[in-house]
Amino acid sequence: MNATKDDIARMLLESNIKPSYSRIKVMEYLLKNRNHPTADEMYSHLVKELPTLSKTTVYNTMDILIKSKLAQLISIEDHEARYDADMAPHGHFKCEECKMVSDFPIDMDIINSEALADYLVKEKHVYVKGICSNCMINNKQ
Amino acid sequence: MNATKDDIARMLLESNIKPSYSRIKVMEYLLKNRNHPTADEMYSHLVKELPTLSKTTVYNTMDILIKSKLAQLISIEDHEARYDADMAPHGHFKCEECKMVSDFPIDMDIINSEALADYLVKEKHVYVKGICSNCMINNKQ
DNA sequence: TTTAATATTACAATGATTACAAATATATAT
DNA sequence: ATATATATTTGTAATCATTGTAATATTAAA
Repeated sequence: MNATKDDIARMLLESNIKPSYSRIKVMEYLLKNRNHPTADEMYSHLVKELPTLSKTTVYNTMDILIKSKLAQLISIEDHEARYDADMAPHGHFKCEECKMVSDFPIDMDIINSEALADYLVKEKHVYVKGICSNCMINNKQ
Repeated sequence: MNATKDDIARMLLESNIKPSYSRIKVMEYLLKNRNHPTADEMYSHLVKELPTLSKTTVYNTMDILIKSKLAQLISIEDHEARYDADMAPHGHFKCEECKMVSDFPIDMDIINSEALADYLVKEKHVYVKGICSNCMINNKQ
């Protein structure tokens, strides 16, 4: 769970990605922050300790990580791409109140319609919108 | 299935939406074109017979329809909001090749994790990405 | 028909993302 | 170690979808 920079460099190399400093930092951020950050959130945090970082590099790096299946893109709302380094199957819940995106376990095998029989299925995504328990309690006051 | 303008006007009125000409045309388009159009696609087609239409009106109308549960927003890719007048539960498949979005049947009740027990669930979405059967055949040439 | 309320329009503003070319860094061969 | 080639990063500008706003038009009510 607590990957060192060396672990991350090895991880990238295994996917034939050159482990540059920026790429390691971006991947490290994504591994440590499981809150499905946007590109902008990643950039804002990382630029503090890596002042030369550009947002383009964040986007470039995420594209590379996604192509190599080291991360996934989650699209719940238009105009808000979020990233997730957890590649194990799971669903996403977005709270309409506090905007937080959380994970929940789900068996993706149940998503299997006969209508898709002749299709090549590459990715399955499940997302749920609503109000999280925290916000439910706060609303009642 | 083939709703007349009057049917649509009645439909809107039942949801307390004033059935203006633009709103009827937008709803009519969405009911007739089940291919999950973007706001831009709707605008481009409708402006031909309704030259004064503005894109803002399409967005405004869609916001109203969604709030009244007469349509839903589907978000598969970032930067591409699509709309669907089919409110019955179903999943969406997007072909990475031809970009077409199609429906497939799915029982949404299976999406029900204990982790969501204390949450207020308002919407459940399932989407799948891959290659459709048509494109699979074409690719083999 | 006049008035008031609501809807629509046109245009500007925003914000996320992408394109691109220059600059920098890294790796390879000599 | 130096020169060369290659890959990476950067900064800026361009693009594109969406939203905000104020003026105008339409509709509904009196």
